Amino acid sequence: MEQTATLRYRERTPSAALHSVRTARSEPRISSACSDCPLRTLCLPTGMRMEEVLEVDGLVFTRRRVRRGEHLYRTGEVFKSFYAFRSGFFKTYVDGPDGDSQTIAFPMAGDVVGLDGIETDTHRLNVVALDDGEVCVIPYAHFEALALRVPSLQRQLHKLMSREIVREQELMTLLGGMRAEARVAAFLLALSDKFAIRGYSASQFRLRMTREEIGSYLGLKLETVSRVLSRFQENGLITVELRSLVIHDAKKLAAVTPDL
Amino acid sequence: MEQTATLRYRERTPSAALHSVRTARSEPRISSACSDCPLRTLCLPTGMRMEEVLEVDGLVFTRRRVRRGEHLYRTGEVFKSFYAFRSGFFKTYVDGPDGDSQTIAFPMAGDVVGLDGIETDTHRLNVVALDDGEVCVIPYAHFEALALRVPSLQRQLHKLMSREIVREQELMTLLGGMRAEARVAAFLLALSDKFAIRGYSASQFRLRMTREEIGSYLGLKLETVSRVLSRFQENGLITVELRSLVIHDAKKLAAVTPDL
DNA sequence: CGTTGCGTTGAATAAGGTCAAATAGAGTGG
DNA sequence: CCACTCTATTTGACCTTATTCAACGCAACG
Repeated sequence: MEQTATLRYRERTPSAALHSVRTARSEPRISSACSDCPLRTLCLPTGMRMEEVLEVDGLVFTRRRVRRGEHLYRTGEVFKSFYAFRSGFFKTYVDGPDGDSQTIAFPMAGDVVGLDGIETDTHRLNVVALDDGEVCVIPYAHFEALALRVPSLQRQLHKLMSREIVREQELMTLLGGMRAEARVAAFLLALSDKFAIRGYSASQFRLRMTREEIGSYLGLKLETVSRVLSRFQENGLITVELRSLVIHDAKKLAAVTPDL
Repeated sequence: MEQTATLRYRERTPSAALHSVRTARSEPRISSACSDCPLRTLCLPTGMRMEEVLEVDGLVFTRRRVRRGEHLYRTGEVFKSFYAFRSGFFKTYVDGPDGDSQTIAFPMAGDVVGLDGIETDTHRLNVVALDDGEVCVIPYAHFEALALRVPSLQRQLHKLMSREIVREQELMTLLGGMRAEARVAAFLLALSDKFAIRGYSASQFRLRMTREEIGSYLGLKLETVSRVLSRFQENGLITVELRSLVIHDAKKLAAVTPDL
């Protein structure tokens, strides 16, 4: 039944078929349209009017599954497409020289990655799945051409990149100005928000990443992250048990954060 | 004499005149074309073929002077235009809640700011001149419309935003993973590169910002910056005397930096 | 010629990092 | 299903680094 849908969409996007997706084994490749997507309001078409989305027949993309531990792409690979996540949980990172790596973001459903590759035609980051998921593969050349015909689509892409710039600016202020407790608190609250926006509980969720990955993201060592979490727990702000987290007092958590 | 040029360009850009620039007092407003600009290869039209640049009559913008200490725009102002610097030296920053402010970047000639305003139609940052300068005022709506007609221009804007995303990612890895000496070393080398690209000496230049601003940018306190600079000087890597800086051994400086 | 802002330097302190050990799960192969 | 291994996590003791507090010098400016 999924296949019938696939075929239907396929017919409408001959150009998408031109872009071969690099997959380990030949999986059944699926296509889907933004107008049908439950993430419509969150993802690429945010803020576009439904007519606009529908109007654009070209907004149909191939999908690709990414399993836990699998990479979507790696640093240095040629940039051909960017990606919108449909499901799953991911990590983007750069690897440092001494084998250490630095986490840049934890994207999830509705988020878009890869646009940093435009400048040099090369992917800057690595993207790995922390949890099985699926992405829409969006061929940049295709999208770019389409954007010339559909102003709202061009605008949309700009907003997307603008959003990414802002997001990184915010993270920079966090890394530059705040200290350990504030960083971790801000991190938990940001995660909580992301889940809430996607319809999940804001107060109770599973961390999909290790303490080390959190630390790498926040510019802290894993031990520090662990200690801060323990301290928050002692103070009744949260309950952590390995990966499962409950936020008891978001207000007090926010108070730990100077700004933001 | 500048005025004649102004008039000539004016004729070619009736649309530019529609965009009123918010200035304290009515200065003589000047216009100029990318095709004539010495920063052609560095700024917005990077990588565009000369024919493309010339072809686009619309690539003519009003200019605005910004004097030392004056703001180009402030957080919260409505986003109408973005800006390309022609000369001068600037600082972008956000102000924190307790009166403290965090530096985000030190843009100079050829750099572009303001694109982070697209997402929310509001400027996120403050931009202040550390040294007298001049900017091209680029009305976003105008540019966007033009980009629909000129594919290379659309591509150019994408590259610009992509570059900004990458720049911030790099700064994040610096803030997240490196320690004081490495941060300062990386900062000096990056500045050196920027000057070199613009045709100035890579080994000898004036810092236009205070120690505090450097610290704010690097996530350090001003005293730490001062100490690190002194230490570099003791070791013969540099000579600093207030704002004037000489790099004696860029290689050893680079060695202080783990990655990058 | 005092005032003000910037820069340097020192001493004390606090924050986070490093090293190390113990424990708990998750995954693997028998 | 169990034993074994590997990785993740927590916690403690100690150490390094950067911040804080404070004093002072210097230059620019009214």
